[in-house]
Amino acid sequence: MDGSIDDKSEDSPSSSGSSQPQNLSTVVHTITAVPTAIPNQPVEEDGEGHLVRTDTDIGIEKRREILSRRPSYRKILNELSSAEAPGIAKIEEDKEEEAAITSIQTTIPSYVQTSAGQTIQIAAANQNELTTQGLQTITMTNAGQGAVTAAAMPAGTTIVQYTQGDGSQQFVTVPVSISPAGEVQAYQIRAPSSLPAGVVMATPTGITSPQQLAEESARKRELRLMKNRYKNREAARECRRRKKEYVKCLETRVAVLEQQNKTLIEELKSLKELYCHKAETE
DNA sequence: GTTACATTCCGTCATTGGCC
DNA sequence: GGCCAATGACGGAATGTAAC
Repeated sequence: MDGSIDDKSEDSPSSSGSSQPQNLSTVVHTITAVPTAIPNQPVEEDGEGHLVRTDTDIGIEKRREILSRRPSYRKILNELSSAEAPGIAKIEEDKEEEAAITSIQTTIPSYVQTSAGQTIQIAAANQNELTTQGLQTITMTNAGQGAVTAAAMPAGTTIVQYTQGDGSQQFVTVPVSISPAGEVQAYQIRAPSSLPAGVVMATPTGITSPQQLAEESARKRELRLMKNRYKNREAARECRRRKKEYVKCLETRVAVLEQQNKTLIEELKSLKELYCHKAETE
């Protein structure tokens, strides 16, 4: 433990609220702090016979500390739960979150309407792809719902309106080029993390030049990072929740052990008195 | 009211270990 | 070896609190 626990909030998670402290006294676990001992670690004496580490060694220890991690909160708490049975609620796997993500995936709109009133089909680039914060990568193609004329898209752009899964309207500025046949070229609409929510960018597909390839790979990388960020955000939330639960559990154990200690001290005291009294009478 | 400081919460990145 | 979940570390935003 590094002692840097910053989650001191009192808003207890619902699952931990059901913890039963009375069962905690049955088993005493040893939570191993790492590292407990570092082999071959040079030390100095402080003049009083105590061994003191030098400053340079602290860096090494820190590194070792980083390298040798303690088991996860989930493992520790689940271990506590299994040993102490009904005392502590197990940290559950999060099935609901997966379901939530799935529901986001299905909110990709099918059609958009240009500022001139044409309807354009929006097909998800990959329906199975994880979408983040309501942002999605979608490919816009002409659905053949009437010819889109150049007049409808002055200066090579158009405002695209689409309806999200929740019914809210979104407007997107999209650069559009028209083929000689009057068809709209395929574009991808995306939302990089640098843009505020609700604002998306559009980039063309059918890339040929090396620069475009580089841009495309950068875009893919950005999308991948976005997905990772989303997942990690969720993971961090869960991790903090578990950490809170774990700390709460430890605090409860401390309280129980303190009480136990008090009781034992009292017991020892009374036994001593009894012994002394008996010795006097003899 | 406002300022300064502390605390809490949250998102992000880096890193690790386990699994395939 | 790559992928992924878990977690530590860090920084910024939001909120609380005490002193003025």
